[in-house]
Amino acid sequence: MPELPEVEIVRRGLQQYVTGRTIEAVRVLHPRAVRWHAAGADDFAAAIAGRRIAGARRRGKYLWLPVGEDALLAHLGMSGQLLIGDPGRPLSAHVRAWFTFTDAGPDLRFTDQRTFGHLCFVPGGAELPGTIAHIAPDPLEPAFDDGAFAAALRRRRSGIKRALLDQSLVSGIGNIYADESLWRAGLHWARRTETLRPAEITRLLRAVREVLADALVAGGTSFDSLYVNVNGESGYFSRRLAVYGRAGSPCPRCGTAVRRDAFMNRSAYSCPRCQPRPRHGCW
DNA sequence: CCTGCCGCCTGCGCGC
DNA sequence: TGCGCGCAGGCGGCAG
Repeated sequence: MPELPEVEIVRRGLQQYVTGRTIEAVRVLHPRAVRWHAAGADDFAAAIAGRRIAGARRRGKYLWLPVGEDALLAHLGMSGQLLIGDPGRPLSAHVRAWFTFTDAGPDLRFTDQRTFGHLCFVPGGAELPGTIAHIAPDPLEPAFDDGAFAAALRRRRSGIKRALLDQSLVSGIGNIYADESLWRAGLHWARRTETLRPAEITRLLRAVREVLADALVAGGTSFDSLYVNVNGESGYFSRRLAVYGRAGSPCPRCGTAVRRDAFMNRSAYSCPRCQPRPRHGCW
């Protein structure tokens, strides 16, 4: 469940259900799930067994469970789920790693259809795993520096949507929330970053924060059963999307038909009237 | 350095 | 009905 609101919902679920519990064992059911762990699946399992989970933390779309000084790091990729449930329930086809606990209570299953997600063990990573040190703070946390972000944007020479998706610049935003934020701010996805005026950047940051916060309150965005919390439940924000996935439908602000453009082998949705295309591709 | 493009995967819905 | 294609909430690595 890719973007910040969905990952944060999962983090809260983990915090509630696994904090203070001790992992008995992890069974790695697909080697790709631990491909970042250079020493292999057996070594990963040995490092995790017997460790007590101190909580659940997040940076951008990455999650980690501190265990002593170390961390169990997770990324959900495009289709990953972390599901808590009765250990006796059937093992579904896409479970990639299966954690059981010493208290014999609810287990934890990393489930991932497309296997873009992964888990790894990071020694000394409890505070912030070194492997994700390049990920910027997200716009909802106090550590996010608006001024530094604005300066970085104006130094950069690319389209604004590309920049919003760059997790080393600002984290937590993916394809859905980039489009929704740009729509709220009235900015076209191809607008050049170096031409953005300070007031436009301020407007964009406000839009990003509103969209992420609203989605969080709604429990995240789900179009299907792939994007669920640790109990397998879907959020409701898809009902409130203004442009994402709504090509041909009326813009909620002006009624103009939403358009879809090809963008980075994917899509960019926008309102042709509220978000006019920059002239000469640069303004 | 920086920016943009490609590949990694599975499954679904669509048109032929 | 079957098959191929395009598409899907992501990221790292690499070429230019």
